[in-house]
Amino acid sequence: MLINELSKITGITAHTIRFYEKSGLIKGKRDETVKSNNYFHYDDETVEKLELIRDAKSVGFTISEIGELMDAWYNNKITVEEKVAVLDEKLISIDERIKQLKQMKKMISQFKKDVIEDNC
Amino acid sequence: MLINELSKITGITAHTIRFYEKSGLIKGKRDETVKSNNYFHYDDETVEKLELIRDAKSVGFTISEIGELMDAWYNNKITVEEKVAVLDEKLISIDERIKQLKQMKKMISQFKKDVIEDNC
DNA sequence: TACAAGTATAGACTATACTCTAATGTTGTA
DNA sequence: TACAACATTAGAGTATAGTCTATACTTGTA
Repeated sequence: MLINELSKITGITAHTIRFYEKSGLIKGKRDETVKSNNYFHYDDETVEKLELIRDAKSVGFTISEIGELMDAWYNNKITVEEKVAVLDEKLISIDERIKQLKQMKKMISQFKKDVIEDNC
Repeated sequence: MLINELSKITGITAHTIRFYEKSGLIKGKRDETVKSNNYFHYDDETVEKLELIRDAKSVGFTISEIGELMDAWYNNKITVEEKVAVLDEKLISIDERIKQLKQMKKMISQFKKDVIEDNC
């Protein structure tokens, strides 16, 4: 598929998709048999990748972290050990974030309690 | 205390503290009895606020969200209902983030399992 | 008193992650 | 065939959150 279809399927603008391509997160292929243009063609794996990018971004991963994560999953040039190491690192950072969020939740709940008790 | 002491206590640079002041997150007081300078003076509440800013930032809150949160806690110009509304909103967004993080954790765990099973 | 250290303000610079514009060329349909 | 819609690249612009520099004045200590 071409960029516009990819954009429609994922809900990510063509501009942003090109930005991700330049950032090395996804890679379109050019059809060598067609000489009249140099349009990029994308496959279903790219759709998957863009969905992963969106999910990972929503939990606070940066572009470069997402790059590492996708390399660990899609790139066959790195070893199993290296892949597992990257994935473990991400799992640890997620656990830390969950822990911090729970602390923040506790703090805000206490704020709320204090606000209600002091003023009613 | 002056900005340098505040910086030492909190571990936040004077530059960043001034940035937070310009952003409206904290507010120093000027000593009207001193005419020779216009140094800002900070109290313990500012130390508390800077610690809250650091914690809230670490879980992904933006400066403006932190501003709302601190208004709900420190500002007596808004009603109890408004404060509770802001705090509830933050609690909901934290729960959403935790939910998303748990999903991401599940996905990465599955990646890891697949990587190990397919390659060993 | 000299001078190092501290303070304030304005504004320039950086990094991340887009977002948009301009210029130019290609494709598909009335 | 005209022309709207789509594609590419380069590069400019935006927002967020700092980070740093320059300039100028003040304070504390040898």
